[in-house]
Amino acid sequence: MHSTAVENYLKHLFLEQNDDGEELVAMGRLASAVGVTPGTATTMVKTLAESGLLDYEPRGGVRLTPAGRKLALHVVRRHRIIETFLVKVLGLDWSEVHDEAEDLEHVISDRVLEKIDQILNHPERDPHGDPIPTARGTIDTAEHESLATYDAGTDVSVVRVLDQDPEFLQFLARHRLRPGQRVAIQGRDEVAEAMTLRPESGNPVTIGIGKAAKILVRAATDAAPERRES
Amino acid sequence: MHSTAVENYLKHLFLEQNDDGEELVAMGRLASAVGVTPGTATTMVKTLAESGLLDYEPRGGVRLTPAGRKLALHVVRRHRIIETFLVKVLGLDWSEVHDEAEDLEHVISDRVLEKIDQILNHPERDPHGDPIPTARGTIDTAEHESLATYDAGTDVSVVRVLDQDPEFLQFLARHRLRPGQRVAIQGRDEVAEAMTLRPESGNPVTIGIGKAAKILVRAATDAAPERRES
DNA sequence: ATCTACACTTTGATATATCAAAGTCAAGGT
DNA sequence: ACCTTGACTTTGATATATCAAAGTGTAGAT
Repeated sequence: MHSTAVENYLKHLFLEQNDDGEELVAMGRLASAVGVTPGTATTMVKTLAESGLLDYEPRGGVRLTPAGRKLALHVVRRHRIIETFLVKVLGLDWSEVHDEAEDLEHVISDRVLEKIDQILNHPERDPHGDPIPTARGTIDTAEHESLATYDAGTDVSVVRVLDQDPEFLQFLARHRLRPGQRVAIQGRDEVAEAMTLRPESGNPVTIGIGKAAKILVRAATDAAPERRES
Repeated sequence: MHSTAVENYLKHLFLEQNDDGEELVAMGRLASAVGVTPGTATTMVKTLAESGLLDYEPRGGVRLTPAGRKLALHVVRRHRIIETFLVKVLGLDWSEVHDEAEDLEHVISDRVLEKIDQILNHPERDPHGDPIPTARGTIDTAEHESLATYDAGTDVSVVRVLDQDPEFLQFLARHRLRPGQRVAIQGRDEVAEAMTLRPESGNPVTIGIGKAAKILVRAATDAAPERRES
């Protein structure tokens, strides 16, 4: 099997790449995503390129091959199912499960993974709203706009949070701003770069545009179903 | 933290040592328990001795220090709680959980472990009947005699199975010979080195003395309730 | 056209964990 | 006393994954 390190490079490359996966991801970006120095990433990337898991253009960057993408999706699937399991079955807080899953994703067997998936009744999204790849390697690629793009007076519901910082996640939970929850945009101040939100079942709260950009939402009137792609 | 390798050496040393842990375990024995060559074990053991986790007498053997024992017990606790969890919550077969737990025991955090322990309501024994060390580092050291020491005509109940071979475990399950189940010893043939058993809810079956020695039992004459169901 | 800055690659080193094979010790048999 | 044997240790090598620092390539600034 593949080492933890290999799985991590592939996973982070997948998470860094653009939707189509056609564009090269710069080495520096991959290195900092994985948490290693650029030199280390260069070495590993050469190995992965030789194994046919990614294409490497020196001084250009890297891109997953179909084989690499498949493996990356499998790692992401494990990560997100584990997170869901930790929250729904073991009752951990959603702010703590990301780090736990970082380790578990590399040792959980497929047998255990599929048991968990079954117990959870094949969830489509994890507690952060991130889509869970299927066992066959497909993933929901539906795009959502960030809260930061919406104007005052709009009603939206939270779909996904692109930030794993435990303190921020605890903040969101406290203010009823988790995926699935509705929120009205009460005000937006371009000068202060802040938005004031009124969560359906919480008190008004003001957050910066930077953090708002990490919260993906959809118009609350909209009920469009989502589509999957291979 | 300690590496997977370190945890494995300590765990296996704990499992190989005698009850009091006073006697030295020979290097060759440790090496084959861990699954490495003797030279590898020598190298690692020197490191562990320097860390104060075990005492090493060259050409004599090794023995856990109190610090090493504490760590070993923690690893064993993780292993056995995970096994119990995999059977009771995820519904895996008791014959497959040992190998699964071998990997998981090194990455499960204490936070997750204690959640699982709580969900399982602090089990005292794992699916094989092995006692689970407590979080405080104590372990049930009750001794049980093996089935091989009993004579024909005795009624016993299975307490513990000292064998992780999946095929043997499946065999035992098929014949209703799991921990908590009762069995009458119908016959014993010293020449054939075989015993014929009549499980309470199964058909008679004959097993060799060697395998019978792996099954620990207690006399079933008293009405002492066994907490195990399923 | 050249310079400069930054991103990237290369190089040399470290840490961990392992094995194969050579060397060594010690206990028991002769 | 000596040899043999088997268990153990030592040595030299490999694989993986990493970093720091030196070297290099390239694209935009002057």
